[in-house]
Amino acid sequence: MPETPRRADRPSAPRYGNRPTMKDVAARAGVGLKTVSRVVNGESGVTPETERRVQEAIDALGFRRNDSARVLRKGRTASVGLVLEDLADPFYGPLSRAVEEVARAHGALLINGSSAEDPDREQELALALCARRVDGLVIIPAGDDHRYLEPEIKAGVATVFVDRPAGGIDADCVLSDNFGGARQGVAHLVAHGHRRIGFIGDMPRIHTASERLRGYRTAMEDAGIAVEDAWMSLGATDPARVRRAAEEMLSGPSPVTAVFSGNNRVTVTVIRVLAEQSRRVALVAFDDLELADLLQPGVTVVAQDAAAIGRTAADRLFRQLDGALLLPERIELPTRLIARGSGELPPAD
Amino acid sequence: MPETPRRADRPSAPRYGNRPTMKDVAARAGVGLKTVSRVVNGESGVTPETERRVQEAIDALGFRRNDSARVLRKGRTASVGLVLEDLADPFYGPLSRAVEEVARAHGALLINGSSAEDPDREQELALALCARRVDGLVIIPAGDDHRYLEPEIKAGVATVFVDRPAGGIDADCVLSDNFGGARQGVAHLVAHGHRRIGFIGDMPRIHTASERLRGYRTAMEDAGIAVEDAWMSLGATDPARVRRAAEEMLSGPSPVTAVFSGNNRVTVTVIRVLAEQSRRVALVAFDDLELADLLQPGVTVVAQDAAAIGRTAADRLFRQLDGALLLPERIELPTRLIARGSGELPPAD
DNA sequence: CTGAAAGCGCTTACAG
DNA sequence: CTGAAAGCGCTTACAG
Repeated sequence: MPETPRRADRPSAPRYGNRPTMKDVAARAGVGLKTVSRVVNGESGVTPETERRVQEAIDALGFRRNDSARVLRKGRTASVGLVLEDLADPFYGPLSRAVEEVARAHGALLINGSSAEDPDREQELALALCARRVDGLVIIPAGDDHRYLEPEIKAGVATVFVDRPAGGIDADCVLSDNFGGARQGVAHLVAHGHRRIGFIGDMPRIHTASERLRGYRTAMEDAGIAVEDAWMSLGATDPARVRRAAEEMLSGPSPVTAVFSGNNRVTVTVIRVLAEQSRRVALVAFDDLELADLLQPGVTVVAQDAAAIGRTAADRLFRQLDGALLLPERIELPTRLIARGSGELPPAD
Repeated sequence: MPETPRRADRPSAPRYGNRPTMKDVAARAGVGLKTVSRVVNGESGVTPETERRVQEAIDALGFRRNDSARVLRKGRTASVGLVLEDLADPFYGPLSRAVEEVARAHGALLINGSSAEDPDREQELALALCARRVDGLVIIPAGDDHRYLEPEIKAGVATVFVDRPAGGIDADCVLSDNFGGARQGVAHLVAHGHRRIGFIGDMPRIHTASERLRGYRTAMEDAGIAVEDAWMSLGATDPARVRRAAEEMLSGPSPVTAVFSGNNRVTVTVIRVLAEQSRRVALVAFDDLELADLLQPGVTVVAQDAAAIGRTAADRLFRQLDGALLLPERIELPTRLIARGSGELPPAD
């Protein structure tokens, strides 16, 4: 029975949707496969004349080396993964860009993924990236159990955690001084005469949220102020929740005269609520905002340097990959208090 | 001569840095390679007992399928590339996230890259992504010649341009109505009594910049106003350049009474400069800003929906990949004028 | 239900 | 200076 002719019967013709390979180039140039490989990779040991012929075939065929195949053979993929919470959050843009730049300097591409603050999705993403055999992984954890990564790390995947430490495993992490920054910010409010100070933060299971709350508590304790439960609110950072929280601590029998906002998502809503109040309420916010200095009053913030965090994490990742067998380390980056007016308002009563 | 023993001599043991393969799993479970493949991919036709043995071997070895190898065989990589200007720019975060979400719905990962507004880097990035054999490419062009992509597109790489059209090739693109938006914004200023209106935009070779300038010119013409050269300034969006441009058109013999800002990078600097002026200068800005409504006065903007743009582009990309052989199309998304105060200020003279 | 062989497109280790 | 063979870790197309 005669075979049905297939498109594959024309092995050296570039078929639509099927890309030319080194084999096609070799056939057209009348040379061996290895010679094509030499030209494509700029290796020495090819006559100028041979090189010209190969190059001609490459151009005519529109050949581009398939890096997937290359990678399969070489072992390293020259790509790193970044799992973060939400690329649309202004904190992660600069962080991601910084990681990208370091990766680029090392010839690597960056695969981004958003966990949407969902631990399952974080795991799914991180493991999908491992299946793609990224050389390394920068993770902003959503979950608090990362033992699922143990086989991957043992297999050689470089890993650095950012913004929050890993759970259940020993790994590098790069953090801001959340505790110290919050403590300093709250102390700043105390220094300006406040005693009833509110704290609105993210969900308590998130490391940064709990650390910043701890900073708040410590600063209050330092000042000898007994904190009332009604002054603290942790939870989701959606506008509705934050608005409710702010309005509650601003009303009632002992309303706060100042608010410490736990992160940039919270801050945008708190600013809106404070603008609606009849009396002036002081504000210090964790995380800087682009137009914070142009508001009236300017927003006093405890700023983190997202780009520096990303850069530090990526540097560390490539140090791991370069074989500097470093012990896992916890790197804490300082925050910076920037006084702009809102944090220097005196108590309204 | 006896061979030197190598680590590879223990083929079924998971070596550090060398990951276990299906072959290792097969050996350990005492089954064939194809059976492992069946279990890993959840295919039918495996006895529960066999499946259990294979699963045990997988867990014991810490096996994870190498998707690079899989991809090489299957043809599609289930990944798409996104080349944008700068991930740290607040316009691109939501756009990128939207592309990611659509990709995720189609089971694909997203590789991000920043061109830094450099045409050479755009090309380098786009071609590197093609070498990785991404299935599709979303590109926010930095350059204006994209013929370098012709072989890739012919070879089947789906391609959608965003924010600016492709140059030299016929390809899908998704744009905002830059001309119409700018025209409407400037007309808004005219309607509030302004005649000397300045325009500060990005470099003229950038499509959005020239289109918005055209919208400005048309609105002025519509109003019968002769535009003076000194009222228009196009160039890099760094603060120093924008500040100089703004200060120049605000001084001199016929200073402008209103400014139309060409994009979000320009706007942040213009707001700063205007805040320093002794007289009130009206402002309408292309692109929304997070705290724009909280400034005093609120900033009137012509808003684009970055997420909708990203979503539309990604949808189109996957429609191409799904084989809907569509003709290249130019999709224009409407903008929205949001009046907040700064655009409704009357002329100061 | 199960598996051996061939092949995806490259690179590596050799040999000429 | 050049190239044939083997192999990276999977899947495909068959055969039993």
